[in-house]
Amino acid sequence: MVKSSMFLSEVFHSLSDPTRRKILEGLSKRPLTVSEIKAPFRISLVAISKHLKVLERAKLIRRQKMGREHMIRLHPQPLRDAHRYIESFKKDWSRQLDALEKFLERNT
Amino acid sequence: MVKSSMFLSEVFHSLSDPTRRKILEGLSKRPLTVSEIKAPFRISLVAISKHLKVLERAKLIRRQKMGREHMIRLHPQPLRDAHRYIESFKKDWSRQLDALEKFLERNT
DNA sequence: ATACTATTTAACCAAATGGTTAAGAGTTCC
DNA sequence: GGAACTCTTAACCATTTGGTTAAATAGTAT
Repeated sequence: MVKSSMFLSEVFHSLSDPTRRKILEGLSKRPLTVSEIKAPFRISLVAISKHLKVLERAKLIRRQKMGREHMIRLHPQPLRDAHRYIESFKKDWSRQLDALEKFLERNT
Repeated sequence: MVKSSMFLSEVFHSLSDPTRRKILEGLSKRPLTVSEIKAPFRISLVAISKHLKVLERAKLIRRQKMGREHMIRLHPQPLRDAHRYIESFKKDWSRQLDALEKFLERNT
């Protein structure tokens, strides 16, 4: 597994959990402290802390310690990369969908 | 977890594995049989079969049994959905990157 | 110093993941 | 019918995951 490949794996793995997606959605509005991030969830703060570590490993967030609080902000670059990766399939979309339709027509 | 949310989870989970990504990349060129999909990999056919099941659950591929062979084809719709989901962060990209830059300027 | 607040680390647990080998289940060929 | 071929299912294994509670670390306030 090449390095860039591992990086994409971490980004997509981050996005594969609904809690982490909601965290990112919250952060897309504005930076938040860990406790603010936790607020809407019913899982423990420790669980949130672990999710943040996953997001941090994927470089989807940045952390800035402000006194005893950690300010967490979205770092959107990896999202762009994931977006571009999926986009690389785009040229196949219409073609493949057409082929699938024709195929289904023929075989039903 | 809402239904649509679970669906996105399955798509992103599918994409989080480099073997599965390579499988999809292969299928983006043309439909392939299971053995053709296996060819470039050194893992067992069983392992490939399991990956295909994951991709099928996420509706990223379609399977058509042709005699003893299974013809696998890319079904790009979920990729579009994932693409759109990530795109929903797009409006934040430039804004957030700017904010991050300014923030880093101020605090270094 | 003490107590309170914010967050992480440690230790644990059940379930899921990605792989293996061995054993089916259909399909084709002789 | 039986051998060969394509693919899946079953059973197993080590590691990772997403959660928990209890303890530790770090900063603030009194």
